[in-house]
Amino acid sequence: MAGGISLKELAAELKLAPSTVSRALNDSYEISEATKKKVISMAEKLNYHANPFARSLRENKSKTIAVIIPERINSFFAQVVDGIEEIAQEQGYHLLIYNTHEDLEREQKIVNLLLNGRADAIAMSVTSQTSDVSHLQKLHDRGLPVIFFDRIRSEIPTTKFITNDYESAFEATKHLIQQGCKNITLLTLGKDLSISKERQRGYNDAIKSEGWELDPSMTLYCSHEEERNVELIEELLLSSNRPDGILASVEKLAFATYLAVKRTKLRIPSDLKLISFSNTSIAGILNPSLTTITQPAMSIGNECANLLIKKLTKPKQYELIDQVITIPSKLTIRESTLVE
Amino acid sequence: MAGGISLKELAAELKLAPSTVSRALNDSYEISEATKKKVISMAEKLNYHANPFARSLRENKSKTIAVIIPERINSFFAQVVDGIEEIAQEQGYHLLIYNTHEDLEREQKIVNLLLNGRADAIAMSVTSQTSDVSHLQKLHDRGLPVIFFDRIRSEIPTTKFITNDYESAFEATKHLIQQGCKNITLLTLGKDLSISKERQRGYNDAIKSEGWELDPSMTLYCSHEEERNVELIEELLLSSNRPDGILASVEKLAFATYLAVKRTKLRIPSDLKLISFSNTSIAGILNPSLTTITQPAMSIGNECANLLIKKLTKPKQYELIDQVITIPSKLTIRESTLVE
DNA sequence: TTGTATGCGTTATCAT
DNA sequence: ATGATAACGCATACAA
Repeated sequence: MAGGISLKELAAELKLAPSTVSRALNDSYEISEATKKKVISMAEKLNYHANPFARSLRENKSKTIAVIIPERINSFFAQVVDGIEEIAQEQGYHLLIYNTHEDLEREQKIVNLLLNGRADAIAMSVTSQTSDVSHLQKLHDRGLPVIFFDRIRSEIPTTKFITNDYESAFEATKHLIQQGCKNITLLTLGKDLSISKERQRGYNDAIKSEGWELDPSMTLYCSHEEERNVELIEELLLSSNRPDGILASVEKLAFATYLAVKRTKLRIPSDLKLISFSNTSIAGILNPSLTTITQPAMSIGNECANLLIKKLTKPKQYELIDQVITIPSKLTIRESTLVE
Repeated sequence: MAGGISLKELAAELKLAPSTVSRALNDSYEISEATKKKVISMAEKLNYHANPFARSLRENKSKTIAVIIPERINSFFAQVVDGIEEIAQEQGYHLLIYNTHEDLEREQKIVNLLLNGRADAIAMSVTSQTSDVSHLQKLHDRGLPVIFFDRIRSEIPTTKFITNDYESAFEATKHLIQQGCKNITLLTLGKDLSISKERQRGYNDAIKSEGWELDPSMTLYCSHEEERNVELIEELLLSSNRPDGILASVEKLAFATYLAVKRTKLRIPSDLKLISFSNTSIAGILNPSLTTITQPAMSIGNECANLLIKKLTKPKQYELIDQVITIPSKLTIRESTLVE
């Protein structure tokens, strides 16, 4: 459709062989400075742009990174994508985006699609439904560089970037305890996700470290539907054994909690203290402002892109070794956990 | 890197000619059902995936749409991208993302990059710095389908999707007036942006429709730096002629207003009523909850993708005619404009 | 219905 | 320092 001019046409215009022009444009040492100058200026004049597909076909690489995320772009994934995009653009890489919508089948389809080489590398965060990992295994077996972030699968021996979910959840729970909470509920999404497990473990250990008994009914499994979650939480808040502290393992559950609280007579933080994993920039203008554990989303994105590009550029020097790299989250205390 | 098997190898395995295999996989009418079945099953067995670059080179199309956005992915652009992604994935298209970071030079660079045919079509929202549109003109001249959304440039004769900025700003201002505001300030970003102009016009006309005098000092030009904006707004709120109503033309200026108000003794909505263009899902849990004009971001994304894909699929039937398509925004009244 | 040959636009190998 | 030629993997015009 676009149809600029080709290398051959440019060469004809210059009365040079295509190979010479190619070398000149690629700044080969075999070409004289004089012709290089001529070629480059003519290329600019005629607005020549190398056909990326011919080049990709020839060189067997695309200068493209694919990012697969599991849900609608929320503040966390938006920041990760921004972080990846920043580095990619800087390094002349292109960015493909795919959304699995928490659907394993879509994830498999997309992963299979990428097996054809459209992208040189992949950064992904898996679906909460991802039980079977054979599609991911295949990706890795084929030698396509893959990195996981946030929602990782340890079965695949590659580098993964996460935040310190365990420690953060531990710290968050301890913070609630320090602020006087005696009865803390964890709001979480699933049991399968790596991050859920780690956050649950952090919560569990914090409770146990007080010598308290761990009550399984104090972990509330929520869904992906907001209204349903609000109902669940409201029910929880109206129950006889209602919590005086809540740790929301993802942002949207904190928002659901605000909505649920609105439906009751309870007040944050006097009746209920709330802390949440969250990347929203407006935690500070919620009322009361929300104490958060902020994941270093932008940094995670940056690191993913940096490592992948290094691996692509210098495959011998950089290996995607099987390790989990942890970038710490940051606890920001605000009004929602204040002692009044 | 990835290196699956090629068509030729697949053909060899099947003891068929590559062309036959190609046709079978493309479901050509010339091929018998029997061989089609054989070919397809073998292709699956050997995990054959057509090389996208060879195909793109041959067919001169990439099944790829590029999206260019001007800033970090915020709730509006996230929703637009989600909307585009949804349709693209459904139709087997790939999505490239580029961020110009409000920088004209980057915009030019990216646009020039896309001149080489890497994407079949482009959906974009321009930079607030975009004064010179020659790079956009070139894109269009080359016949590359381009659509603008939200931040459009009317100089380029193509289809643009926006929301009813003028009417919404008018309605929003009228709403403030109905709620008793006598002194309304418009917070805006620039004077160059299409959307800013329209929203300003809507505000102006609403003020004038009351028979009031239009006071230029009641329009506050903000920056892209949050802290600076908070200071500007705080100053405004402490001035002798402070407003009793604010219309924020973009979300982040509403957030800045919340922060500025926090620093004063004023209260929303009793001392100051606030309404904002915004796509945040949490307008309802701000305190007080925020009256918003919600842009149909997801729909805008859907429409962009749909039209582009139609144009690509049936170029004769669908033209990107020079028109502006308006999808209305929705006013949702919440506490921040309540009469107490 | 299937096979053969060509070309898409590059880059790399081998000449000159 | 430059030119001729082949090859990347695919789809298609042409041949059988």
